[in-house]
Amino acid sequence: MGDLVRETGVSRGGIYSDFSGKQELFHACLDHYQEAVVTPVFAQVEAEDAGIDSIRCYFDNLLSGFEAMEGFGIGCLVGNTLTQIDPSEEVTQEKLQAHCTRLFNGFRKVLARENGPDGPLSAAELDDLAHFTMISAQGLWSYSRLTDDAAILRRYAETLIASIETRLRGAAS
Amino acid sequence: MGDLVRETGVSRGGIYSDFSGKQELFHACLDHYQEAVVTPVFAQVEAEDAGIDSIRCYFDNLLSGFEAMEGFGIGCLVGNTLTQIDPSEEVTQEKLQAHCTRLFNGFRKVLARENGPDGPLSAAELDDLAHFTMISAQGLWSYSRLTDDAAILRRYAETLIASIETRLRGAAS
DNA sequence: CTTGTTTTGGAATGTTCGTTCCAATAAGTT
DNA sequence: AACTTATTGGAACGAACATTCCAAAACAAG
Repeated sequence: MGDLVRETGVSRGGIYSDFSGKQELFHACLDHYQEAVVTPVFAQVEAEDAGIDSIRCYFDNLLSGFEAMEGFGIGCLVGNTLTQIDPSEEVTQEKLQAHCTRLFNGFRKVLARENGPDGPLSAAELDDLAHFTMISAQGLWSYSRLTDDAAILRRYAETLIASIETRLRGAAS
Repeated sequence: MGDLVRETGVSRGGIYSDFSGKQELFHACLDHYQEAVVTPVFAQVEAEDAGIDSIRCYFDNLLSGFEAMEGFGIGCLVGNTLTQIDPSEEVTQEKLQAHCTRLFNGFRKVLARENGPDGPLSAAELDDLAHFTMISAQGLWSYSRLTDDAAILRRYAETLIASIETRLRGAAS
């Protein structure tokens, strides 16, 4: 709380008059992160006419972020919270789930569009592939905290996208 | 610390006579986790003659664990630590890196063996694929904390292994 | 049994930190 | 200016908790 007062310039009383306590404040942070950070970077994937390039572009943006920083990263607020929160803290848990569902839906729509009406992938396979993309992004964020070699992360993303494209082209499931 | 005393039955003084403090104790926990948890479950992948089935089997064991528990999981000590530790805590950071390197090497050897001397994949591609497997496992652990639907996790692992096999069979990179 | 050595249970200490409180100050209103 | 209403800076309080300490109990050796 002292850090917050110092960094934001808002007084302790000010914070406590707007939020009932740290917990509520944190929930508000997650909401704010969603619109201030996730929405801009994910908007292209969520665009009505987005194709597979929007996914490539999404990962490319993440990677530019990794490459821009020196040393180790601090990860993503959602991803970090995911492995820090007590699973019984339901409000937070639901916000994290909403985030993951949002990513899933975004990827899912793009993949379905790219697959087309008579593509090689069934609805269930599209679900799997969208989950695969979403969960892989989570792995990427985690590992970005441990390596300062952004090239590894970039190749990870390339491998991921290549395997998505292979599936869309109709390789064996 | 109170929890430790209660759960282990060791007295406070006992703990502090064996370890200088919480930090050293935690480092010892990571080491212990490595040999008590990671080694048994990863041994098959590290076996001299392990093939791709050992990787399948490795993920299958993880998934059996996910399926066996009800509700949300608590994740993996290494994976959780990865997103909880201050990156400037070097001792821990090095232990986490050693863990990831271990997984990478294990997967890498299996993939190289499976690829054979004249397989479709270059050394660099084998590196990529081993990193891909290792980082994907991390994503799996993370997401296992958020869903109680183990089927999603299982399909994730199946998708991962399918894409590894596709690559080994020589699909486009 | 006696003496010396470990180990224990838990009180005591010191620190960190979330939260509350309030006098002082600033801002707004008539 | 006079008065009311926020806002601030920071002291104060209380809870949580890591660490230390120690008298009592358990144990070991002779």
